[in-house]
Amino acid sequence: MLINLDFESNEPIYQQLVHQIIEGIARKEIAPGEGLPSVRSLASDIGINLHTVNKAYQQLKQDGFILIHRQKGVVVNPDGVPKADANYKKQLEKNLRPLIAESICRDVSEEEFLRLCSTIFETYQGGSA
Amino acid sequence: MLINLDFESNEPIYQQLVHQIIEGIARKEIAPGEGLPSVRSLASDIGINLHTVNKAYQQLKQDGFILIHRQKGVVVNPDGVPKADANYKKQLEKNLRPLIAESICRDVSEEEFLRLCSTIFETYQGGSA
DNA sequence: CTAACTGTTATACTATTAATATAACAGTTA
DNA sequence: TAACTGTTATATTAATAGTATAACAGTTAG
Repeated sequence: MLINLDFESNEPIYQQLVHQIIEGIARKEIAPGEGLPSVRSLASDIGINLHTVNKAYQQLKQDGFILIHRQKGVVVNPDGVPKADANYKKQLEKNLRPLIAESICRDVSEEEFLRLCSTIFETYQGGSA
Repeated sequence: MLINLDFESNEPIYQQLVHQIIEGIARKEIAPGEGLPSVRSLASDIGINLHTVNKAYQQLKQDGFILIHRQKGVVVNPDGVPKADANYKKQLEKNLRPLIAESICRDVSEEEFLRLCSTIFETYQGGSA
């Protein structure tokens, strides 16, 4: 699994890291129980600070994506990621709403919007690329 | 059209303002050509600084939602909001991708995700509330 | 003409966040 | 013992968010 950071983006680096790791899990490039690089090695690999990686890992841990054993290392949650609860769905709607509102203003039909979502879904369900 | 700000949110106030005005346009509570409050009156109405409102207006202007005539005031774009172009759709996909990736990890099916989107769409197509 | 209103610009300050740089601690493990 | 884990602490820099004043230039109503 390769990490691709955009240092010009206004999206914080640690958040890009979080997203890419989640995408790696969604794409099943990294399976439950599998290990992730240590904060130091990953940081030096992609040329950023140890704390930036740690911040990403802490958030992923907080959200149940990974487990961090004190001296064993970082591991994708062997029990799988916690399933969506009411709170997550509420947050998801909160995130989707402004995207949909602007799309409506810009004359994107519901059909086109849903088609785009489906296209993105296929990106994950389909392959191991 | 009433504005509802959450000062506890980590979403910046000016961005909440942008979103709410876009939602107002999507919901057709404010129509093309209609006027918006001056930066000063809106700021004092909701108890924030003039510059915070101005920042929101500038972004809405930048994105083609509103026009700002030097001494006439602020108006919802009479020609309507510019339709989605390739760039917008690219950005939209970029915004949707992490939401979909996490949903997949959390075992939200494509059907359920699309259903949620449809539900949100209905919120706008339906009524004037 | 004056007064009150528009958006705009400039300056200054505070608080928070992102990211980096070191350094050290405590517990494995080879 | 040496090299590795995550963790914690401290400090610094840069950028962003928000507020507080103040002023400028043009418009409009009295």
